[in-house]
Amino acid sequence: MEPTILHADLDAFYASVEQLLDPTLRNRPVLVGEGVVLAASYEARAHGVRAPMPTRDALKLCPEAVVVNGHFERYLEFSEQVMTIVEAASPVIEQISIDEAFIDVAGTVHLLGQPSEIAREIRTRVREEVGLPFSVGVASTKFLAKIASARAKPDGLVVVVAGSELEFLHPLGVEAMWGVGTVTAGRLHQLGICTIGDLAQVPSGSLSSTLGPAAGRALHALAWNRDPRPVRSGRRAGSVGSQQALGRGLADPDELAVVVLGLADRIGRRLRKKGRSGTTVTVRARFPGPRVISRSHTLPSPTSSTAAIANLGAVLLQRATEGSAEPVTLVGISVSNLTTDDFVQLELDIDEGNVLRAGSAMDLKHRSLDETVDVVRERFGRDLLTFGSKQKGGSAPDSFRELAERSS
DNA sequence: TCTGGGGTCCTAGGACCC
DNA sequence: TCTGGGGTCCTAGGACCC
Repeated sequence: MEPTILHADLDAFYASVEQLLDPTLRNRPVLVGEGVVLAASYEARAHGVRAPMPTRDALKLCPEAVVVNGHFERYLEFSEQVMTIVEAASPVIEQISIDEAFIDVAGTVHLLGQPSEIAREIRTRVREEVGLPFSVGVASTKFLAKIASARAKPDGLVVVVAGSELEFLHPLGVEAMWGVGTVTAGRLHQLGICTIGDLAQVPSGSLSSTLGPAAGRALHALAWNRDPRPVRSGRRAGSVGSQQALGRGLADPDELAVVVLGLADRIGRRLRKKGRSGTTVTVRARFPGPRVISRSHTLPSPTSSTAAIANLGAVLLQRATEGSAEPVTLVGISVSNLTTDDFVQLELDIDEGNVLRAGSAMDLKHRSLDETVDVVRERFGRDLLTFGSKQKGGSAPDSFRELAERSS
């Protein structure tokens, strides 16, 4: 029986799309990104170019490279085409970024054949129908499938068969592990731990003292390919944010206010398009150094309003920058604690729990609050999320809490 | 001499409640 | 009145991933 978890990953995705769209770029080194390399084609990687690297450094390594600015909307279109093909293999899919996804084919092997056959079929279809190179790893855990797909690149397939997992895993450097970056790798090296096999020999307790309890336990388990995380379909983003680098930096409050408004507008649009709202607004400011300061605030009820995000963002940015004479080199805003807007928002006049006037032309007069909730549910198939009582000063937040308790 | 924009997850202290 | 434990939420910071 073959393992059933696939990790599928488009190779040098942005650069491959550019080569597909413009045939004159094929077989040539291509860099996507004018300031920083977001993606480098394999022809460019052969010269040592890696993402993310300042584009001018990349051009020193590879002067003949063609630099293009990204076409992000096209990337999304290609991503969707590929994911549609992948969905034919199994409904259990977890897309983790624009160019990669986990697929559990345990439920479809009886229809479609062995996992390695399914992986070959997906690769062939993506190659023929979309025209992009695609690598797939097949293994018994998400962790190992991800490492396998990295070993499969470019444009390959690696299956880690049952029983050979540790043989495959232990000779690899700790940097190959998902979750080990430069800082953690540096700490491990100081402990004399270089390979995943070395890591496996260290008791998890002594890892925890340097890396923290969660990271220590997780790394030790992963070194033995113990990874219970299932492939989870239908996961939704937990936050929506936007950020902007400001070159040498801005100090003028008016100019910063313009940046904040632009970011809030982008976030507000995206939230509303997704039909989502959030309660926590976080502002991040970077200073030369690089020093990063964040300030956040949680609202009593969720919002997707550009104005609300911008106003709160401006206050938080001021708090983040006060007492600092340095210019701000990056501003980021994000909205988290997201909820889905599958609710009806109504303004009602309420007196002692009875509705005196409804904010829309609905027949809600003289009903109790509980009845109102039922009527709204019946008519819209959704819950009443917020309401205000004008007579009592209209404190929607308090009412919201009360109603949230009732309807849950 | 840091250089992008989009995210996730973990930690740790404090407030607050039971 | 004092002491303790457990749980949740908020805030700030940091590491990591593509």
